[in-house]
Amino acid sequence: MPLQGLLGNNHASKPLMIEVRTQWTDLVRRTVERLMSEMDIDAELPSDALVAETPPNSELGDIAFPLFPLARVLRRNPAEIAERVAELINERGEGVGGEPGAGETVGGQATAAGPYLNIKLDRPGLIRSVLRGVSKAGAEWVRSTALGGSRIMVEFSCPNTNKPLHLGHLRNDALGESVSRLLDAAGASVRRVNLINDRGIHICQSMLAYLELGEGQTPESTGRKSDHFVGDWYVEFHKLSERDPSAKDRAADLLRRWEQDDAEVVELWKRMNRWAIEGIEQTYRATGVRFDAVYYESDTYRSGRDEIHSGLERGVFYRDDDGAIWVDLEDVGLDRKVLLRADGTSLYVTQDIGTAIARYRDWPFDRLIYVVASEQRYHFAVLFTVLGRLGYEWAENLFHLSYGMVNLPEGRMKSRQGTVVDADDLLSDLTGLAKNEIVSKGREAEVDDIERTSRDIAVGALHYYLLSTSPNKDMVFDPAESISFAGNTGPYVQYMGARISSMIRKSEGYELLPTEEIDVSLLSLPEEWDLMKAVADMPAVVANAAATNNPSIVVAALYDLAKQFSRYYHDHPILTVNDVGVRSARMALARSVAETLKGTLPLIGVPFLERM
RNA sequence: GUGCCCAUAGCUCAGUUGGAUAGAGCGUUAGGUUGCGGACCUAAAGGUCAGAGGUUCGAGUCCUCUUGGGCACGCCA
Repeated sequence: MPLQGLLGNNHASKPLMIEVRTQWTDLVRRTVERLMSEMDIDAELPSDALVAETPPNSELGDIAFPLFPLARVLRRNPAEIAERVAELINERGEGVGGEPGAGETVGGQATAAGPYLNIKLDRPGLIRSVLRGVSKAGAEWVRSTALGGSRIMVEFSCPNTNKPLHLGHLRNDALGESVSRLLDAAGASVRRVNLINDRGIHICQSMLAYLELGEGQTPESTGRKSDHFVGDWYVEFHKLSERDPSAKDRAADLLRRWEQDDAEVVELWKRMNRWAIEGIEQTYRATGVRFDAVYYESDTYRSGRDEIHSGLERGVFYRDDDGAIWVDLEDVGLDRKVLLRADGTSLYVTQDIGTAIARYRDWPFDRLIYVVASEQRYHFAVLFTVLGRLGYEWAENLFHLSYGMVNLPEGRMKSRQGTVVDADDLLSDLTGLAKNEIVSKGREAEVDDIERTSRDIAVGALHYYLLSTSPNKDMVFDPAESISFAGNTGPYVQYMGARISSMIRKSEGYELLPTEEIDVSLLSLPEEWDLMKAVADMPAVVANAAATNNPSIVVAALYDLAKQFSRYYHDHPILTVNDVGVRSARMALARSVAETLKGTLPLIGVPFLERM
């Protein structure tokens, strides 16, 4: 995955369709105001009176303004208003003037359709503008400056070092990585941060089992992936403590020795953590997840304490009889919370307070997004409120991107019942299925690296599936459905990219006109217009998804684009059409679709494939 | 008990800041392709948008209540 953010942004502008809509909205507003003054109506036009919508189909137009809200202000039937406004716009030939292209806008014609004022954009104008933009920027076409360089930190993943990643982490990682890439594509400056949960009693439990039963085995000696190796000992601990309840005490003893920096315990802890983290990092590499900074809880767990003490001195908190420090949040409906134990040791919130402050110091942000499961809503409500009361103004820029649980068709995953779906197992199953698919289609010779291609398809299928549901909703993960590569799936969209890539490779054998000689008026079919609009709109879709932290919008738009193209090239020849002018224009359209897919698929963690 | 989230086709999900006839995929049924890769394309059937009120010119979308489901409410993380 190229780090697009580092390649510079030679396509630095607002998304085209946002500009077009804004300018048309302004024109319609000015025209309505003119109409009002002609009618001697002295009233203010409410700012939300005009909203640009999309008509149900392109025959009606490309931008729609429902005029119902104007009826009251103008005391006229909205259909009459629509007629009159359309006339005024057309007779002046205002059409939001200017030469289309290069960040300029696109003209058009107004029509009244009942109470709706519809705008039919100048098709050759928009098409020319899009083709020019894509040929200049390539896949970077979908990038924009919509978020104007704001500094956004994204925290996600946050694994434990006592077990490997499972399906729930995969949703978290997919969301965190996708949101980061979307923000970057929309012009923000993004810093991805991870927080490794590498301390606590659960970590010591796997250590104890290994210590007592491990007999010096290692991941290397057993051939086990290193995070799974550690996870196995965590499972062993639970078996052990069932037959020997005192094992829990011995694990607690390990924790005490760890906190006292007992050299032997720390040594073991370091070794097992290294195994766990190395294994988890392998999974990150396989799924394309990466971080700019990694924080370790073992480093940060003490850092919140000073803040709590200083808050206590300032009277923000209070001390209980037994010495524990509390915050009273009942006035905002959040109850009372302990922030520091009586023995002075840190809690989860304590260290999150310290971590947030450290992060702001390390990299002052305009916004910090925590990608964490919805179970922790309460925790983050408390965290943000406490930071605000400590006087940190940036506390209001903290945002919990809360996502729903991943369930199986049978219900919730339960570790005790062994129904937890392991991330590596799932990936390798999917990869195997993708490989079978390639072999069964006899395409082994066509793809340069079958292992890599199979994995890219598997990762694509998985991420597409996980991101197609809105983040805040719980979702059902049906393994049988996720392995399907047909219909509304990642591989389907990848396939469209591969098909066009194949066409582009073959185009060398055909005569094609240079870009500047292409006659865009030859792209006159309705489906060509809809395709070009889908391409034109993608930067705005990306910007919108970034602004709302919702990759599922992009998933839907990609599927729509792929499906439209699939239908189009099924019904119409592109490379094989006889007329060189038509052929060139259609190939330019196909290329613009390919570049759009190439630029957008990675934003939802789906690799773009030239061949599959 | 209190608070938060969710409820759309048989199943899994979309549904633009409230706007024109509620859409996909899977599954079911019936079809298509002398072509640039069939991981394809077309069509049919399938809906009381959980229920009841309300706001509005207009509600799947906003408000209230009810029902059903999930989560949280630890000196765990």
